[in-house]
Amino acid sequence: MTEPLDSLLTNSGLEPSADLVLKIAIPRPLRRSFDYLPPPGVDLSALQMGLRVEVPFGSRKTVGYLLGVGQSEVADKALLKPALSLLDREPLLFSDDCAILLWASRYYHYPIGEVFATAFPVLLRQGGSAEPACVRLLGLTAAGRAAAPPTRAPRQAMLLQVLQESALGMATAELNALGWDWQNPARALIDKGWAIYQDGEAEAIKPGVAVTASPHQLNPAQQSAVDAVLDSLDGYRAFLLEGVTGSGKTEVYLRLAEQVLARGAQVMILLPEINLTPQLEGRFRARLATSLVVFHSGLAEPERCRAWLALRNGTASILLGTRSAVFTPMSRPGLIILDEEHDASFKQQDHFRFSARDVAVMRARRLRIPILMGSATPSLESLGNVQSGRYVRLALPERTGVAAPPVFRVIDIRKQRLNEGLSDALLAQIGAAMARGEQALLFINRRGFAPTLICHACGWVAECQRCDARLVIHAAERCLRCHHCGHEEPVLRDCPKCRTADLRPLGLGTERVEQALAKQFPKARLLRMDRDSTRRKGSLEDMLDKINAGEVDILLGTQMLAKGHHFPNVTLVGILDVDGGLFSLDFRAGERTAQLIVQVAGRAGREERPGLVLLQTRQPEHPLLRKLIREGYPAFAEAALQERRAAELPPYSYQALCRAEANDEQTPALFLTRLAELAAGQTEVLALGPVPAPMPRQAGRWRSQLLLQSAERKPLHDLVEILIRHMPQIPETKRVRWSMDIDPVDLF
DNA sequence: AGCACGCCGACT
DNA sequence: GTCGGCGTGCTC
Repeated sequence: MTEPLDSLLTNSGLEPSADLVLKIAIPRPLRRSFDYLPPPGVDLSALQMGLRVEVPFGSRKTVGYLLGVGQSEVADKALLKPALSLLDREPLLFSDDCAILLWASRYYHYPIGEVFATAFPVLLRQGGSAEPACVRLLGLTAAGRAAAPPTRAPRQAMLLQVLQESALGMATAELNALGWDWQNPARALIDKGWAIYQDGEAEAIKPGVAVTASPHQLNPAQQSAVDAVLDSLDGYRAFLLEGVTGSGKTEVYLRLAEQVLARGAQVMILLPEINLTPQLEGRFRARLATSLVVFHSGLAEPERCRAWLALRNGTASILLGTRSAVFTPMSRPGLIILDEEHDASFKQQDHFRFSARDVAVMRARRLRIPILMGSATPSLESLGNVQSGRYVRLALPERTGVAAPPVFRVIDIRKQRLNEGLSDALLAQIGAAMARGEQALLFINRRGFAPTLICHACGWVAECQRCDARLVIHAAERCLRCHHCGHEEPVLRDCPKCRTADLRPLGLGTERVEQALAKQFPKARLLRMDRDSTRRKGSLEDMLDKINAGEVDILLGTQMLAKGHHFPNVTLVGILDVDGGLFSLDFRAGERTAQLIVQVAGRAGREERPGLVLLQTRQPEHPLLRKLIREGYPAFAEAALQERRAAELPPYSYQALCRAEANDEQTPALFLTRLAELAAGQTEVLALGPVPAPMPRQAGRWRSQLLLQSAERKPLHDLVEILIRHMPQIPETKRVRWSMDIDPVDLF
């Protein structure tokens, strides 16, 4: 690979020379750049890195990214093709953004062209114009933005609401897509002075920064957190905001955003998943009447593109986005906020396996702005960074208002008779909560009816044909389903091995517990929340509304209950089985279980009523579990960090995981063995494996992996570089699909 | 990753 | 005699 930054610098100001070529990154898995002759009549000295260039590539054309201008290393200049056209007058990425992409490509060992491509929204990747489209946009005026929906004109109210949700106005085509008559209400809104038509220039609709007075005073801890960040707005610093659920992290974010906006700068806010955006979006919009855009995968492509460009061009001041938004260029960067910092969703799990959290930190450093990462249950990595002085810890120790912390009680279920996984003590507390008119929440980390279908006569178990996994019984859809490849088949009546008609469900899933609860509490209004029951778009929102309207007595579900949603009437939380998470091959299992327990527990007792958390376990004396229950998450984390240090595991060492898969069983292991042999030559990096993946066969393919670990980053990265460079010489490379995962969060 | 080129089985 | 299977090799 060439040195793009250097070549740009050395060649700027040079006389245009016939020898100079464009170094272009092509969005293909190719670990080098390609040289092109400049298109005719282009002033090379004015070209900057990041520029989108249309080039012929193979038999077709593609959008590439300019890395630099320089001397070509291709011997025969006649082989060079001219670039077709420059797609932008100036790069859409600023030089700091390009620097981050170059860093990310090196750090994650991922092809530069693909890294550049991921920074852009799909429309721009495909060569779409970045000029504001010349369309008619209906947008709100400042008055319209502040207006309350008219009660006597429901159509106008609807349109007003739709427009208030779209920061930059809506094109007529999008309005037509709503499927109802918007033209008449639009006329009415325009007559009221609330809305206007604009041609193209979405930027004309800029409400400016108006701040609604803060509803209440900050407590001292919040105030000092805000002050700490405000004190370093002029440079880079990474802050870890550790605050229990309900301690008012969002209020800290809001105050900081206010201040940054007041200085005329922009704020990027990153969240782990789409589900959490509407909630935070509502709070930001209510308080800061400024142009806020959202960016996540649930958005239509034109809207995403517009949001991206709005931040790029400075017409938006706040971006609220998920992982993929971390590369969005900012014209006036001021602050990055990253909420739920511990969440594994920030790590991309396929293709370009970057950590949005770590990229965000690097970006803040490069941009010389602060970054604030918040969590009630910080990752051990981030706590390690606090220990080493890389991050500054800010703590919000108390809940705001009168809410008391929840009380934990461990239920030892070893010698108990359980009713479909529910202990008598838990059932009694559910009944009591209902009698008081309060809500109960049950957490079961497995969806479906039961995870296993077993023959009572011969012990045969229903397994997936394509994976090393058991089929999960889904009672509602009357099917067996593989949660790893999606395979589905009807529930059998007779055992295929011994022909006995005595197949029984084994183990617990959300559906089964729901059924048991319905039998126990016939009058209770139950609501089940898992991936199956929220599949339909919008159903999650409907469910949350029902819960908060008090139309639910018992709420049960999986992980998704743990994430961010407020359930003010829940006073009882039951966690059915935490044992699964405590004993696992993955060294991070304990950390994740602890985070899950604390996050689920945080749903309880948010108002004046204190919460009770019942934890069913067969391991009541597990030391880390006891530490967590008795002394809280910080003490748990400290103990867990000591264990990590003793075992030389992250964050006290660094890892890279090479995965390989193929259609046959041997090739992946053979391929990884070749890599392990290459690694054996040096002492600083430990090569563990190859070992079969925890699920060796998935979707009909065989998977194996090689873990590389080192006390220092440098030798690890040098080795990874060497391994990738040698791969073309390994014959098995052609027959496997491989990936390199730097700082893996899941060891499978 | 695409996509072309290239050498061996079931169809008009 | 052809259409098409996916193995291998290249893309400035």
